[in-house]
Amino acid sequence: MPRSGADLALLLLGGFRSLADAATAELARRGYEDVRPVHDFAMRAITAGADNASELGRRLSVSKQAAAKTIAVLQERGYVARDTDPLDARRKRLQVTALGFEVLRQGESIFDELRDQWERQIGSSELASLETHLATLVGALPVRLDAPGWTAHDLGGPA
Amino acid sequence: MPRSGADLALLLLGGFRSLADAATAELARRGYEDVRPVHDFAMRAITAGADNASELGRRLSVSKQAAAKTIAVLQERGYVARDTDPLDARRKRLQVTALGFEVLRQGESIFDELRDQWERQIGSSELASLETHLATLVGALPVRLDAPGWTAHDLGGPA
DNA sequence: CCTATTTCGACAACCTTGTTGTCTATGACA
DNA sequence: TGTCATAGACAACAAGGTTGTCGAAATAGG
Repeated sequence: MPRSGADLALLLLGGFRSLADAATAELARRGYEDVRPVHDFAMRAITAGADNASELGRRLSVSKQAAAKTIAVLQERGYVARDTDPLDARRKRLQVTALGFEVLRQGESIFDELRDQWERQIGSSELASLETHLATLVGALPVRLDAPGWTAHDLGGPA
Repeated sequence: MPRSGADLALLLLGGFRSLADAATAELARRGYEDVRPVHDFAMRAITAGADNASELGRRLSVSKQAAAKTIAVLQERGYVARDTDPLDARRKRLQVTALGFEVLRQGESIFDELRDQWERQIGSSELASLETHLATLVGALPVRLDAPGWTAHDLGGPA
């Protein structure tokens, strides 16, 4: 019976990790071994309009240098491509590749499946109400993934 | 209206960060500037019986070396003390100091206050049900704080 | 009783992800 | 045109974690 504030925090963290770890593991099982949540988030942001390193950094609440490092990894693995912006030669326009979209799509379906599992465990309306309440409490915060490691970390759990 | 699995994950993460960041900031405001959630968790584990580095590592699901580093920090700041075990000269027995307990106590009350705030926002029974459902879904996982940075990270937000 | 294995704690080397600071090129604007 | 802001690259460094190795101490077995 968790009723202390600290337990509540741990519960939330546990919930996230439980989903994220399962998703990462499943993604690896499907052949995308080096994809971490942080890569997914970055690609989403790029798709959503953050088409250069500085902007990506702002959206992810990290420095542009950190964003550039992430981009370098994504580019190296073929998930994003870059070319120079014809309108502003300082910029390198980012684009998610077909392979990148494939990862995004798979990730999405994996998360949806996990959510379905939860729905079956506690009931559809209960989960919906949990989400609604949480959304109320959390508000619209700008994700904040300034996590050295963490979301980008490898799993130790079950393959 | 978040209804995708990925949004649910983000919501949980956001909830945790929201609590953890607020607690860290408040702890800093009260004079404990260098305390991070990971330190709190470690002290709790020590109190709960993990009285040596190897054991602490096991409880926190990190290597004993990582645990030793955390202990070194806690010791340096006076939150834990060490002496040699009379029964096993390999061990250094860990003890949370009075100052450490003070931090623990303050942290607890801060988290409880945050939980009270949430309770006022969505209602007591709603929060209780949220916790119960979450506990069902997450189960009794062994915390897992193997987060390079993250819980130990500094805040960028409001002081 | 002596040896073999295990465990503890320490040290070193290294990885990952983040940060700041600096620099050059380019664009925006008065 | 001259000044200022911004993009991206590079370097140096911090925090936290990992593995590998090693000596010392405990424990198990013959």
